[in-house]
Amino acid sequence: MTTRWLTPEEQRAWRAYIAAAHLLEDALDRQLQQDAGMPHLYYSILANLSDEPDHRLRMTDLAERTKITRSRLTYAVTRLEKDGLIRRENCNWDKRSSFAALTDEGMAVLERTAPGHVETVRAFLFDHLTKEQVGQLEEIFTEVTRALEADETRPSADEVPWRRRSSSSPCSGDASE
Amino acid sequence: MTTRWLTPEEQRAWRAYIAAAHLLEDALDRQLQQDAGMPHLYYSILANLSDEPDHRLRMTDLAERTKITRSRLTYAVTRLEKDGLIRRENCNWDKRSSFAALTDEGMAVLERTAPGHVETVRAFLFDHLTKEQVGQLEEIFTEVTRALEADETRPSADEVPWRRRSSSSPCSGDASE
DNA sequence: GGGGCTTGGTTCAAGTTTGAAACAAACCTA
DNA sequence: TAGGTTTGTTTCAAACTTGAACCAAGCCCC
Repeated sequence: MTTRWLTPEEQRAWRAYIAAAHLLEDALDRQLQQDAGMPHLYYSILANLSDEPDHRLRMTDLAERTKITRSRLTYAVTRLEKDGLIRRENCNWDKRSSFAALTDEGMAVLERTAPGHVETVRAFLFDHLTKEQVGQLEEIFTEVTRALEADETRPSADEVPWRRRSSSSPCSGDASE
Repeated sequence: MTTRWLTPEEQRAWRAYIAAAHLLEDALDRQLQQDAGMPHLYYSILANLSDEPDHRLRMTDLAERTKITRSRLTYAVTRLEKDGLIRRENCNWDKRSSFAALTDEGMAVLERTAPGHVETVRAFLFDHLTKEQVGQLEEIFTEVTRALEADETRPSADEVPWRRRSSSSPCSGDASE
Protein backbone atom coordinates (compact mmCIF):
# COMPACT_ATOMS: atom_id res chain seq x y z
CA MET A 1 0.00 0.00 0.00
CA THR A 2 1.56 3.27 -1.13
CA THR A 3 1.77 6.17 1.26
CA ARG A 4 -0.89 8.82 1.18
CA TRP A 5 1.39 11.83 1.57
CA LEU A 6 0.00 15.06 2.92
CA THR A 7 -1.45 17.47 0.39
CA PRO A 8 0.10 20.94 0.26
CA GLU A 9 -2.86 22.28 2.25
CA GLU A 10 -2.47 19.61 4.86
CA GLN A 11 1.24 20.25 5.07
CA ARG A 12 0.70 23.92 5.66
CA ALA A 13 -1.90 23.20 8.31
CA TRP A 14 0.33 20.65 9.99
CA ARG A 15 3.36 22.91 10.09
CA ALA A 16 1.32 25.80 11.39
CA TYR A 17 -0.12 23.60 14.09
CA ILE A 18 3.24 22.17 15.16
CA ALA A 19 4.83 25.59 15.29
CA ALA A 20 2.01 27.16 17.25
CA ALA A 21 1.74 24.24 19.63
CA HIS A 22 5.41 24.50 20.55
CA LEU A 23 5.41 28.24 20.89
CA LEU A 24 2.16 28.34 22.82
CA GLU A 25 3.20 25.72 25.31
CA ASP A 26 6.49 27.52 25.79
CA ALA A 27 4.77 30.84 26.31
CA LEU A 28 2.38 29.38 28.87
CA ASP A 29 5.19 27.61 30.69
CA ARG A 30 7.21 30.78 30.81
CA GLN A 31 4.37 32.91 32.06
CA LEU A 32 3.30 30.45 34.73
CA GLN A 33 6.84 29.73 35.81
CA GLN A 34 7.21 33.46 36.32
CA ASP A 35 3.97 34.10 38.12
CA ALA A 36 3.19 30.80 39.81
CA GLY A 37 6.56 29.12 39.99
CA MET A 38 5.39 26.06 38.11
CA PRO A 39 4.99 24.85 34.54
CA HIS A 40 1.67 24.77 32.76
CA LEU A 41 1.03 21.11 33.44
CA TYR A 42 1.32 21.60 37.17
CA TYR A 43 -1.05 24.52 37.04
CA SER A 44 -3.50 22.36 35.10
CA ILE A 45 -3.36 19.76 37.80
CA LEU A 46 -4.33 22.30 40.41
CA ALA A 47 -7.02 23.72 38.15
CA ASN A 48 -8.52 20.30 37.58
CA LEU A 49 -8.68 19.66 41.29
CA SER A 50 -10.33 23.00 41.90
CA ASP A 51 -13.00 21.93 39.45
CA GLU A 52 -14.12 19.16 41.75
CA PRO A 53 -16.83 19.89 44.31
CA ASP A 54 -14.56 18.62 47.09
CA HIS A 55 -11.32 19.71 45.48
CA ARG A 56 -9.99 16.19 45.30
CA LEU A 57 -9.59 13.40 42.81
CA ARG A 58 -8.13 9.92 42.77
CA MET A 59 -4.73 9.80 41.12
CA THR A 60 -5.97 7.73 38.20
CA ASP A 61 -8.89 10.05 37.55
CA LEU A 62 -6.66 13.06 37.76
CA ALA A 63 -4.31 11.45 35.26
CA GLU A 64 -7.26 10.81 32.99
CA ARG A 65 -8.40 14.44 33.22
CA THR A 66 -5.03 15.87 32.49
CA LYS A 67 -4.20 13.27 29.82
CA ILE A 68 -0.89 12.31 31.32
CA THR A 69 0.57 9.04 32.56
CA ARG A 70 0.20 7.91 36.13
CA SER A 71 3.94 7.92 36.49
CA ARG A 72 4.24 11.51 35.42
CA LEU A 73 1.43 12.47 37.73
CA THR A 74 3.05 10.78 40.70
CA TYR A 75 6.11 12.89 40.22
CA ALA A 76 4.15 16.10 39.76
CA VAL A 77 1.95 15.52 42.79
CA THR A 78 4.99 14.75 44.89
CA ARG A 79 6.45 18.09 43.96
CA LEU A 80 3.22 19.99 44.52
CA GLU A 81 2.82 18.25 47.85
CA LYS A 82 6.29 19.38 48.85
CA ASP A 83 5.23 22.90 47.93
CA GLY A 84 2.18 22.52 50.17
CA LEU A 85 -0.30 23.04 47.35
CA ILE A 86 -1.66 19.51 47.35
CA ARG A 87 -2.18 16.91 50.05
CA ARG A 88 -2.44 13.17 49.51
CA GLU A 89 -5.35 11.44 51.20
CA ASN A 90 -6.28 7.80 51.55
CA CYS A 91 -9.33 6.22 50.04
CA ASN A 92 -11.67 4.44 52.40
CA TRP A 93 -13.36 2.05 50.07
CA ASP A 94 -10.28 1.08 48.08
CA LYS A 95 -7.06 0.78 49.99
CA ARG A 96 -5.05 0.88 46.77
CA SER A 97 -6.25 4.31 45.74
CA SER A 98 -5.08 7.62 46.99
CA PHE A 99 -6.55 11.05 46.48
CA ALA A 100 -4.84 14.25 45.59
CA ALA A 101 -6.54 17.12 47.38
CA LEU A 102 -6.04 20.82 46.84
CA THR A 103 -4.91 22.58 50.02
CA ASP A 104 -6.07 26.06 50.96
CA GLU A 105 -2.70 27.33 49.94
CA GLY A 106 -3.03 25.57 46.61
CA MET A 107 -6.39 27.17 46.09
CA ALA A 108 -4.94 30.54 47.00
CA VAL A 109 -2.15 30.20 44.47
CA LEU A 110 -4.69 29.27 41.85
CA GLU A 111 -6.89 32.24 42.62
CA ARG A 112 -3.96 34.58 42.59
CA THR A 113 -2.52 33.36 39.31
CA ALA A 114 -5.60 32.42 37.29
CA PRO A 115 -6.15 35.94 35.91
CA GLY A 116 -2.65 36.16 34.50
CA HIS A 117 -2.95 32.74 32.96
CA VAL A 118 -6.27 33.47 31.32
CA GLU A 119 -4.89 36.74 30.08
CA THR A 120 -2.02 34.91 28.41
CA VAL A 121 -4.31 32.38 26.79
CA ARG A 122 -6.36 35.24 25.46
CA ALA A 123 -3.42 37.28 24.30
CA PHE A 124 -1.97 34.45 22.27
CA LEU A 125 -5.02 32.54 21.20
CA PHE A 126 -8.56 33.79 21.61
CA ASP A 127 -7.88 37.44 20.91
CA HIS A 128 -6.97 36.38 17.39
CA LEU A 129 -9.96 34.18 16.71
CA THR A 130 -13.45 34.90 15.47
CA LYS A 131 -16.44 33.32 17.17
CA GLU A 132 -16.63 30.88 14.28
CA GLN A 133 -13.02 29.91 14.64
CA VAL A 134 -13.49 29.21 18.32
CA GLY A 135 -16.29 26.87 17.33
CA GLN A 136 -14.12 25.22 14.70
CA LEU A 137 -11.31 24.82 17.18
CA GLU A 138 -13.59 22.99 19.57
CA GLU A 139 -15.06 20.76 16.89
CA ILE A 140 -11.74 19.83 15.39
CA PHE A 141 -9.99 18.99 18.60
CA THR A 142 -12.93 17.30 20.22
CA GLU A 143 -13.00 14.96 17.27
CA VAL A 144 -9.25 14.45 17.36
CA THR A 145 -9.41 13.70 21.05
CA ARG A 146 -12.07 11.13 20.41
CA ALA A 147 -9.92 9.48 17.76
CA LEU A 148 -6.92 9.44 20.02
CA GLU A 149 -8.76 8.02 22.97
CA ALA A 150 -10.14 5.26 20.81
CA ASP A 151 -6.58 4.28 19.91
CA GLU A 152 -5.97 0.86 21.31
CA THR A 153 -2.22 1.08 21.24
CA ARG A 154 -2.49 3.87 23.80
CA PRO A 155 -1.42 2.86 27.32
CA SER A 156 -4.59 3.85 29.09
CA ALA A 157 -5.74 3.60 32.67
CA ASP A 158 -9.30 2.71 31.83
CA GLU A 159 -11.61 5.45 33.01
CA VAL A 160 -13.45 4.69 36.20
CA PRO A 161 -17.19 4.78 35.60
CA TRP A 162 -18.51 4.71 39.16
CA ARG A 163 -18.73 8.38 39.60
CA ARG A 164 -19.88 11.08 37.26
CA ARG A 165 -19.50 14.71 37.98
CA SER A 166 -21.42 17.81 37.18
CA SER A 167 -19.69 20.31 39.37
CA SER A 168 -18.03 23.64 38.97
CA SER A 169 -16.32 25.62 41.66
CA PRO A 170 -14.43 28.84 42.33
CA CYS A 171 -11.55 29.55 40.03
CA SER A 172 -12.08 26.17 38.48
CA GLY A 173 -13.73 26.57 35.17
CA ASP A 174 -12.49 30.08 35.58
CA ALA A 175 -8.97 28.83 35.85
CA SER A 176 -9.56 27.77 32.35
CA GLU A 177 -8.75 24.21 31.93
CA MET B 1 -8.67 45.87 35.46
CA THR B 2 -10.98 42.90 36.01
CA THR B 3 -10.19 39.61 34.38
CA ARG B 4 -11.83 38.70 31.11
CA TRP B 5 -12.56 35.06 31.92
CA LEU B 6 -13.05 32.62 29.11
CA THR B 7 -16.57 32.22 27.82
CA PRO B 8 -18.08 28.73 27.98
CA GLU B 9 -17.38 28.29 24.27
CA GLU B 10 -13.79 29.35 24.70
CA GLN B 11 -13.39 27.06 27.67
CA ARG B 12 -14.64 24.09 25.70
CA ALA B 13 -12.36 24.94 22.81
CA TRP B 14 -9.40 25.40 25.13
CA ARG B 15 -9.92 22.13 26.93
CA ALA B 16 -10.40 20.25 23.70
CA TYR B 17 -7.22 21.75 22.35
CA ILE B 18 -5.16 20.99 25.44
CA ALA B 19 -6.40 17.42 25.59
CA ALA B 20 -5.81 16.75 21.92
CA ALA B 21 -2.41 18.40 21.95
CA HIS B 22 -1.22 16.17 24.78
CA LEU B 23 -2.66 13.00 23.33
CA LEU B 24 -1.47 13.74 19.83
CA GLU B 25 2.08 14.51 20.85
CA ASP B 26 2.13 11.35 22.96
CA ALA B 27 0.82 9.26 20.10
CA LEU B 28 3.39 10.63 17.70
CA ASP B 29 6.18 10.14 20.19
CA ARG B 30 5.12 6.59 20.80
CA GLN B 31 4.84 5.72 17.15
CA LEU B 32 8.17 7.26 16.23
CA GLN B 33 9.94 5.84 19.24
CA GLN B 34 8.71 2.45 18.07
CA ASP B 35 9.54 2.77 14.41
CA ALA B 36 12.45 5.21 14.37
CA GLY B 37 13.83 4.98 17.88
CA MET B 38 13.44 8.68 18.51
CA PRO B 39 10.79 11.10 19.76
CA HIS B 40 8.82 13.34 17.43
CA LEU B 41 11.02 16.37 17.97
CA TYR B 42 14.11 14.51 16.83
CA TYR B 43 12.32 13.26 13.76
CA SER B 44 11.28 16.84 13.01
CA ILE B 45 14.87 17.94 13.19
CA LEU B 46 15.86 15.38 10.59
CA ALA B 47 12.85 16.26 8.46
CA ASN B 48 13.73 19.94 8.55
CA LEU B 49 17.25 19.20 7.44
CA SER B 50 16.03 17.02 4.61
CA ASP B 51 14.02 19.99 3.43
CA GLU B 52 17.16 21.94 2.70
CA PRO B 53 18.73 21.68 -0.75
CA ASP B 54 22.04 20.69 0.79
CA HIS B 55 20.57 18.88 3.77
CA ARG B 56 22.21 21.19 6.26
CA LEU B 57 21.36 24.16 8.37
CA ARG B 58 23.10 26.34 10.91
CA MET B 59 22.16 25.48 14.47
CA THR B 60 20.39 28.76 15.03
CA ASP B 61 18.36 28.45 11.86
CA LEU B 62 17.45 24.91 12.68
CA ALA B 63 16.31 26.02 16.11
CA GLU B 64 14.22 28.70 14.48
CA ARG B 65 12.60 26.21 12.11
CA THR B 66 11.75 23.76 14.81
CA LYS B 67 10.71 26.43 17.30
CA ILE B 68 12.91 25.16 20.06
CA THR B 69 15.68 26.71 22.11
CA ARG B 70 19.30 26.56 21.04
CA SER B 71 20.13 24.71 24.18
CA ARG B 72 17.58 22.02 23.53
CA LEU B 73 18.77 21.68 19.99
CA THR B 74 22.39 21.26 21.05
CA TYR B 75 21.42 18.30 23.15
CA ALA B 76 19.26 16.76 20.45
CA VAL B 77 21.88 17.15 17.75
CA THR B 78 24.51 15.64 20.02
CA ARG B 79 22.35 12.60 20.43
CA LEU B 80 21.52 12.32 16.75
CA GLU B 81 25.20 12.73 15.96
CA LYS B 82 26.01 9.86 18.29
CA ASP B 83 23.45 7.82 16.39
CA GLY B 84 25.17 8.73 13.16
CA LEU B 85 22.14 10.44 11.65
CA ILE B 86 23.59 13.92 11.72
CA ARG B 87 27.08 15.32 11.34
CA ARG B 88 28.29 18.66 12.62
CA GLU B 89 30.18 20.81 10.15
CA ASN B 90 32.04 24.06 10.55
CA CYS B 91 31.04 27.27 8.91
CA ASN B 92 33.61 28.93 6.71
CA TRP B 93 32.42 32.48 6.79
CA ASP B 94 31.52 32.58 10.48
CA LYS B 95 33.75 30.67 12.82
CA ARG B 96 31.18 30.82 15.57
CA SER B 97 28.54 28.95 13.66
CA SER B 98 28.24 25.27 13.10
CA PHE B 99 26.06 23.37 10.74
CA ALA B 100 24.03 20.28 11.37
CA ALA B 101 24.04 18.10 8.28
CA LEU B 102 21.96 15.05 7.58
CA THR B 103 24.09 11.96 6.92
CA ASP B 104 23.15 9.35 4.36
CA GLU B 105 22.12 7.13 7.20
CA GLY B 106 19.96 9.89 8.61
CA MET B 107 18.32 10.33 5.23
CA ALA B 108 17.76 6.61 5.02
CA VAL B 109 16.07 6.50 8.41
CA LEU B 110 13.87 9.36 7.35
CA GLU B 111 12.88 7.69 4.11
CA ARG B 112 12.17 4.46 5.86
CA THR B 113 10.04 5.96 8.61
CA ALA B 114 8.27 8.83 6.89
CA PRO B 115 5.38 6.74 5.59
CA GLY B 116 4.51 5.46 9.05
CA HIS B 117 4.70 8.92 10.50
CA VAL B 118 2.47 10.44 7.85
CA GLU B 119 0.07 7.58 8.30
CA THR B 120 -0.16 8.34 12.00
CA VAL B 121 -0.72 12.03 11.42
CA ARG B 122 -3.49 11.12 9.04
CA ALA B 123 -5.06 8.53 11.28
CA PHE B 124 -5.32 10.90 14.21
CA LEU B 125 -5.80 14.22 12.55
CA PHE B 126 -6.50 14.69 8.88
CA ASP B 127 -8.71 11.68 8.41
CA HIS B 128 -11.18 13.35 10.73
CA LEU B 129 -11.17 16.77 9.12
CA THR B 130 -13.06 18.23 6.21
CA LYS B 131 -11.27 20.30 3.59
CA GLU B 132 -12.70 23.39 5.24
CA GLN B 133 -11.43 22.38 8.62
CA VAL B 134 -7.96 21.86 7.25
CA GLY B 135 -8.14 25.41 5.96
CA GLN B 136 -9.37 26.69 9.30
CA LEU B 137 -6.63 24.84 11.11
CA GLU B 138 -4.01 26.52 8.98
CA GLU B 139 -5.54 29.96 9.33
CA ILE B 140 -5.96 29.72 13.07
CA PHE B 141 -2.52 28.46 13.87
CA THR B 142 -0.72 30.60 11.36
CA GLU B 143 -2.23 33.58 13.08
CA VAL B 144 -1.40 32.24 16.52
CA THR B 145 2.16 31.60 15.45
CA ARG B 146 2.41 35.15 14.24
CA ALA B 147 1.15 36.44 17.57
CA LEU B 148 3.56 34.27 19.50
CA GLU B 149 6.55 35.24 17.41
CA ALA B 150 5.74 38.89 17.88
CA ASP B 151 5.88 38.36 21.64
CA GLU B 152 8.79 40.36 22.93
CA THR B 153 9.14 38.48 26.17
CA ARG B 154 10.05 35.45 24.11
CA PRO B 155 13.74 34.51 24.26
CA SER B 156 14.40 34.52 20.55
CA ALA B 157 17.47 33.95 18.46
CA ASP B 158 16.73 36.60 15.92
CA GLU B 159 16.23 35.04 12.54
CA VAL B 160 19.11 35.38 10.18
CA PRO B 161 18.04 37.29 7.08
CA TRP B 162 21.02 36.74 4.80
CA ARG B 163 19.67 33.69 3.12
CA ARG B 164 16.19 32.86 1.95
CA ARG B 165 15.20 29.46 0.78
CA SER B 166 12.80 28.10 -1.76
CA SER B 167 13.81 24.46 -1.86
CA SER B 168 12.18 21.14 -1.44
CA SER B 169 13.83 17.76 -1.51
CA PRO B 170 13.14 14.04 -1.22
CA CYS B 171 11.21 12.95 1.83
CA SER B 172 11.31 16.48 3.01
CA GLY B 173 7.99 18.08 2.51
CA ASP B 174 6.88 14.53 2.21
CA ALA B 175 8.17 13.80 5.65
CA SER B 176 5.51 16.19 6.66
CA GLU B 177 6.93 18.85 8.79
C1' DG C 1 -10.76 -19.81 49.97
C1' DG C 2 -6.62 -19.97 47.18
C1' DG C 3 -4.45 -19.27 42.83
C1' DG C 4 -4.45 -16.09 38.95
C1' DC C 5 -5.72 -11.92 36.60
C1' DT C 6 -6.59 -6.89 36.94
C1' DT C 7 -6.16 -2.37 38.84
C1' DG C 8 -4.02 1.70 41.47
C1' DG C 9 -0.03 3.56 42.47
C1' DT C 10 4.96 4.12 43.03
C1' DT C 11 9.89 3.50 42.00
C1' DC C 12 13.98 3.33 39.40
C1' DA C 13 17.36 4.40 35.83
C1' DA C 14 17.96 6.51 31.70
C1' DG C 15 16.78 10.12 28.82
C1' DT C 16 15.33 14.86 27.99
C1' DT C 17 14.48 19.82 28.97
C1' DT C 18 15.36 24.15 31.24
C1' DG C 19 17.51 28.62 32.08
C1' DA C 20 21.38 30.76 33.38
C1' DA C 21 26.15 31.20 32.79
C1' DA C 22 30.24 30.70 30.07
C1' DC C 23 32.97 31.27 25.84
C1' DA C 24 34.48 32.68 21.65
C1' DA C 25 34.07 34.99 17.39
C1' DA C 26 32.15 38.93 14.97
C1' DC C 27 30.72 43.59 14.91
C1' DC C 28 30.64 48.26 16.03
C1' DT C 29 32.39 52.83 16.99
C1' DA C 30 34.98 56.34 18.81
C1' DT D 1 42.16 49.43 16.54
C1' DA D 2 41.00 48.73 21.39
C1' DG D 3 37.10 48.18 24.10
C1' DG D 4 32.34 47.16 24.46
C1' DT D 5 28.39 44.97 22.69
C1' DT D 6 26.06 41.47 20.11
C1' DT D 7 25.67 36.89 18.21
C1' DG D 8 26.30 31.64 17.87
C1' DT D 9 26.89 27.89 20.48
C1' DT D 10 27.84 25.00 24.35
C1' DT D 11 27.89 23.61 29.25
C1' DC D 12 26.15 22.80 33.73
C1' DA D 13 23.03 21.56 37.46
C1' DA D 14 18.51 21.08 38.53
C1' DA D 15 14.09 19.85 37.11
C1' DC D 16 11.12 16.92 34.58
C1' DT D 17 9.57 12.76 31.70
C1' DT D 18 9.66 8.03 30.20
C1' DG D 19 8.66 3.13 30.28
C1' DA D 20 9.36 -0.85 32.39
C1' DA D 21 9.33 -3.18 36.64
C1' DC D 22 7.39 -3.60 41.04
C1' DC D 23 4.18 -4.02 45.02
C1' DA D 24 -0.36 -4.18 47.04
C1' DA D 25 -5.05 -4.60 47.12
C1' DG D 26 -9.22 -5.97 44.82
C1' DC D 27 -11.61 -9.31 41.81
C1' DC D 28 -12.99 -13.79 39.92
C1' DC D 29 -14.26 -18.17 39.80
C1' DC D 30 -13.80 -22.85 40.11
